[in-house]
Amino acid sequence: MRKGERRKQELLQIAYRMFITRGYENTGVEDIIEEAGIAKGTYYYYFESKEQTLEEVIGMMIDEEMEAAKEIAASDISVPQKIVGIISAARPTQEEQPIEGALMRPENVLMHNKIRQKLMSDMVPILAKVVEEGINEKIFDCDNIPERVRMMLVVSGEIFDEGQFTERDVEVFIDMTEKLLGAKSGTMNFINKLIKR
Amino acid sequence: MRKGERRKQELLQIAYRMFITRGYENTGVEDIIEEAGIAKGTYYYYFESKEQTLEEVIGMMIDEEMEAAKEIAASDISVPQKIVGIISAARPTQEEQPIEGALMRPENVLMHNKIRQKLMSDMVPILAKVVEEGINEKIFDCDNIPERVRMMLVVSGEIFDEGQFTERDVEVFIDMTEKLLGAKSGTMNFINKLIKR
Amino acid sequence: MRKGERRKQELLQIAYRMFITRGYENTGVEDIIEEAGIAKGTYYYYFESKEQTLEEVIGMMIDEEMEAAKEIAASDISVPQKIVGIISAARPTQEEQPIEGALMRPENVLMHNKIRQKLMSDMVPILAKVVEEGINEKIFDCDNIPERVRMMLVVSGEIFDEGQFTERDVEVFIDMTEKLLGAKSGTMNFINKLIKR
Amino acid sequence: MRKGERRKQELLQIAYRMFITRGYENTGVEDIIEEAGIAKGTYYYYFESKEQTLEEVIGMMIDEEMEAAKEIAASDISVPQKIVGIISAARPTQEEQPIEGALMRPENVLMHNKIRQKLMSDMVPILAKVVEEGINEKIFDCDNIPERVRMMLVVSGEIFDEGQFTERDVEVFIDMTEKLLGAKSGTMNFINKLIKR
DNA sequence: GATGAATGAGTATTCATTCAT
DNA sequence: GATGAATGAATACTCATTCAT
Repeated sequence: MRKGERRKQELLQIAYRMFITRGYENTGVEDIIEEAGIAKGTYYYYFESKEQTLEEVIGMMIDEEMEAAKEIAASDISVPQKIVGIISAARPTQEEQPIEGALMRPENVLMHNKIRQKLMSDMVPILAKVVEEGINEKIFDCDNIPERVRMMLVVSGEIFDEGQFTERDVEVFIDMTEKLLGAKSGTMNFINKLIKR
Repeated sequence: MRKGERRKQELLQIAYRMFITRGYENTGVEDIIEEAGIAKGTYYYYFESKEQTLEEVIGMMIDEEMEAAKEIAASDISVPQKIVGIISAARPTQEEQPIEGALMRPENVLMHNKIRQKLMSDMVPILAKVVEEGINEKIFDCDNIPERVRMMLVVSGEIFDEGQFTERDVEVFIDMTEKLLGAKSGTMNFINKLIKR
Repeated sequence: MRKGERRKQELLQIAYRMFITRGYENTGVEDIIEEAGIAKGTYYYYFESKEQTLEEVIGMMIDEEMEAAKEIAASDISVPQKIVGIISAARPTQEEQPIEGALMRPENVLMHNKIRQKLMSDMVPILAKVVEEGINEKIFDCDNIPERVRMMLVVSGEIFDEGQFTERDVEVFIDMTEKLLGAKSGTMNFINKLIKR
Repeated sequence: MRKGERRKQELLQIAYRMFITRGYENTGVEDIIEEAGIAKGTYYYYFESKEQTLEEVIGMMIDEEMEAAKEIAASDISVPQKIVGIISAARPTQEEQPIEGALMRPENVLMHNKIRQKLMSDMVPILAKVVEEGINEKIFDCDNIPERVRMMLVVSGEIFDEGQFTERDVEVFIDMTEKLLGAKSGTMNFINKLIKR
């Protein structure tokens, strides 16, 4: 059982890497088992189906990001810094995105979408809480918090995932975020230093 | 010549409808020709490939929406009204979206993406011009216009395409739009009456 | 493993027979699997492609003929008899050529060519050795052995494969062979009795 | 009619060039009409079928070579020179073989075969006559002339068409030819100077 | 836990040929 | 003489999944 679990984790890692590198649709079960050095039957011993594998891969991915997000939310850095940190955590890290813009490639559109949807719904409550914290601290001033948070995430995903954004994009994003949350101008300005590529 | 052109339009319409209804990937060339009552050879007489067909279908779709957008931009309604009108034009109309949320279904994710990308790049310049008009009229006040416009489109696409949005979403969207463009609060308030479902 | 190997041999035999009987181009994968009573997937489990199958079929065929040729070369019959025997071995046997002149039919031209080329290059060295043996025994007297051997094979292939040759053809072939190798007239005369149809 | 004839010749030339350059099987009717700038219907107005076109193309080709062969046979150079000249005429000239070894490529195997067969049967009688002339002049001494001539042609075709032959091949070919025809050693030696590449 | 032989539904594309105008 | 829209038979290959051992 222990052993089996470890094996499964291994397979998940491999599938994960391959899905991101070559795209879900372009990765055959054959490819995965070859890379893993196991037989076909073994693969189906661990996974119900290829789609199920994708689901688990995404779950694994998001879990990690959620973990990070929660840690940030619980830490004692300033509220604006928490927000930026969490949003950054929601972006596929370099390790996860071995090829620049991989998630944007048409063959990855399906996976990207699933990730986005799950990320979106999981992230909103955490961020909302932080925003509320900010309101209590009089740093922010707004209503309809979950809706506002969602929009922030939508924009950040669309703009930053692509990997093709300019300094102006960041500038506008900062401005938008501040206004969306009812913060004083300049509150989030430090993002500039973080997100810059 | 005439005849051929008309035939092609017909086929395009059929393909269009089927792609949206059942999804691009789920629609076989077989299905299309059966619906159209033509032979396989005829299909390939008009289209290079299935993918090429998709490209043309999307082109057709966007062209219509661009047409509408340009008309609105040129009309003499108020600037805020133009903006709302154009953004609305960019959303698939009911006729185009026979099944609620069709574009959101996983099998349509590819098509949806292509549409979005093309729409995004085509729409930004038109909207940007209208915003400039608004700035000249002192209704708006902002810089980095294309970036701002793009963010508006991103949000509107993500929120409204889904078909699953609340009154609060609209409210926040209005607020965001006004602030993004540097308009006085209430300027865009009339959206409420338009977009409501 | 055993099982798989045997199955593959079986399939190879079937493909072989069909390619020769109906021609490579006229034999569909469909035909083969129907005859073999297997599913399409099974076919592609064993073979990379139809072309690859042809390659293996030819390999198999040649291997058998090479085997025979080597045995003949190693036996202790006279050198001229060895030469005739090897050349005969290089001709598709009756079992291999179920329909008279099948290899000559236009639909078989591709296969025939591949066979010829491989046969040619594999056979030359063996025959050359035998000729050298003959030279040592003072039965033959010539230089440029590989070139001479090749010409013999070319002629024998072209003339005899067709299945349409006369006694005169054989006569001239004998004469040519003797002179090509620098043998005394009459040395190879016994061919007459062997090759006659 | 005149005009039609000329048009057909034009088409034949084009088809000819394309068949040789790209292979018969790789040349679509589409390709031919595009190159010729005519409509599909027009093509089928002039040719019964694609295969018929090939037949005519080959006929045209051979006719030219036969013409040359006959001229050589009727000229008053020496008999050995006639033989060499005719054999050379039977080889596709440079103009006809724009790409080295084109006829040897697998996609040309069909055409190559048809050419060979027709050439073979048409060439034998002419060459046979010249050999008889040589016998009368006591230069040659042999029987079974057509069979011997055929073998010469077979070898020359196989060896020289390929374009990959060595000096030794030529040497052996000369030797073989002389012996096959019962000529004195050295009679055909001048070939060396002609065929050399 | 692990294997690997066997499956079979699913699919886009090619191309020579015809015929009404 | 010439057109070009329409045909439709023909075909190789993929790949996730199963199951007896």
